[in-house]
Amino acid sequence: MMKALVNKKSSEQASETEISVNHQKLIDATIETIAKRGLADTTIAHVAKRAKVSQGYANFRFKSKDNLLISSLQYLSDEYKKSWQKIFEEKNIDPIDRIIRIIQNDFSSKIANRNKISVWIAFYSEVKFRPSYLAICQRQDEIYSQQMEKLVSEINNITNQKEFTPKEVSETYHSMVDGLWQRILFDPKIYTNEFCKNLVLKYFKSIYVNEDRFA
Amino acid sequence: MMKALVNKKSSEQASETEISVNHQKLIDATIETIAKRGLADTTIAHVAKRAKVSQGYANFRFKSKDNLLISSLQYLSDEYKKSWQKIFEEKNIDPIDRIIRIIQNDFSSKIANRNKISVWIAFYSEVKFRPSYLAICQRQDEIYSQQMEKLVSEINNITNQKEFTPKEVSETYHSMVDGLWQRILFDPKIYTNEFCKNLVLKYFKSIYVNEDRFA
DNA sequence: ATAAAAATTGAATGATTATTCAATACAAAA
DNA sequence: TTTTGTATTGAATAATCATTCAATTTTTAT
Repeated sequence: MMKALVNKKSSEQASETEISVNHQKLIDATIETIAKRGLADTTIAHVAKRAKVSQGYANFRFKSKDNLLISSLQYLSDEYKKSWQKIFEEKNIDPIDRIIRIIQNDFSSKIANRNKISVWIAFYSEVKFRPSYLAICQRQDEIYSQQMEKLVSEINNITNQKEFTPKEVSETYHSMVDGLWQRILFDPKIYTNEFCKNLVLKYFKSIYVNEDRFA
Repeated sequence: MMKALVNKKSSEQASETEISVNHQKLIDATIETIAKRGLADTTIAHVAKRAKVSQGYANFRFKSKDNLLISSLQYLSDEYKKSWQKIFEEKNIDPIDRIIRIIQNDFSSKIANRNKISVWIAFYSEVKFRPSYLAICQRQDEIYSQQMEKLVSEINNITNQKEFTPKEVSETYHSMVDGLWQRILFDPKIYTNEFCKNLVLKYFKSIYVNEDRFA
């Protein structure tokens, strides 16, 4: 069978940043398997089958199951990061519009869907016992929080809001997002993405009373 | 060795509500083991050793590992429920004082500590794949939410607050609590119980602007 | 004290699963 | 085409673990 490398124009151009098709197929299959069966029931055999490679290959390619799981979490983290980085990097956009874009992103169906959330929570649940999981999650949180605080700070200036510090608003938002994601898992009938997004908007409305865009 | 039944005054008084010492010892050991090692690494052997009974007995007593885990989650759920039920049942207490008591309870060290939280999240992470876990979690949420909404409704009346519905406030609070518990796991240095409690109080301050008890 | 019943043990069993690796298929180079 | 190196397979291995159960200890009833 032929399983070629992608990006490989010629053998000399091979580099450590090069990713094989199978590499990505296995990461995708891992995330899908965790979403469908749960982390506890995710075996190399299931993942390999879903990725349509042999069980031995999956292990060979990632050296260990542990490593495959870490790579999958890293991928998920990068994917999420890209989606909000893009919004933070947009030019000529009003801070309030920007934060609304951030909220929309956090509750978009691409980000806040039951499959993705169940995978996140699966990893979260092991964070206390796996330093490598913790490191990935913490690194992500740190940058996100930093950017959020800066953004809230701008909004506070514009609106002349002094009662609530950027840190407070940012942390409250962040915890609401995490909490609401969790509840989407429990009861997606009630916690639709619309419902969650509006709840968050309403929170901002309570802080920035005169700003109609949060209504 | 003697392993006696507790509450057993005489053999005739035996009833299905009777709980043996070993039953509780095993549930405690299960929760401790999940807290110390994570759900993925919690084996009957570990639990039995911690409870100081034989491995065979642990299985015999609960019929299966699955059943032991479900019983442990139920116990955790009951324990939490008792702590807030007590507050909801207190008489002659002002609604605002009552909700402050609820907040204090949710971030008391007995409830919001890393061990308990890691166990909750371990179960949460499997909720999508285990209907029995889901049922326990949902049942708890339902009653809690119901009581919270009623309480917020009273507060809204007293304070003449019309902008935010009881459901909105209650859901926002609930998601904040879930989210903050999660973050206590990630970074207990930053997310101390005090910090979390104050963040929530500040949220209520943003809703009930003139109420100084939330300050 | 003795017998019967119940509780508890611990070793054996069988199932599951990550990991290894010799064998094979394939691609690139000559 | 032949050779050489790399990718991939799939079956074997070894470890882990829930579950079972015959044997033993402890409790209860007589």
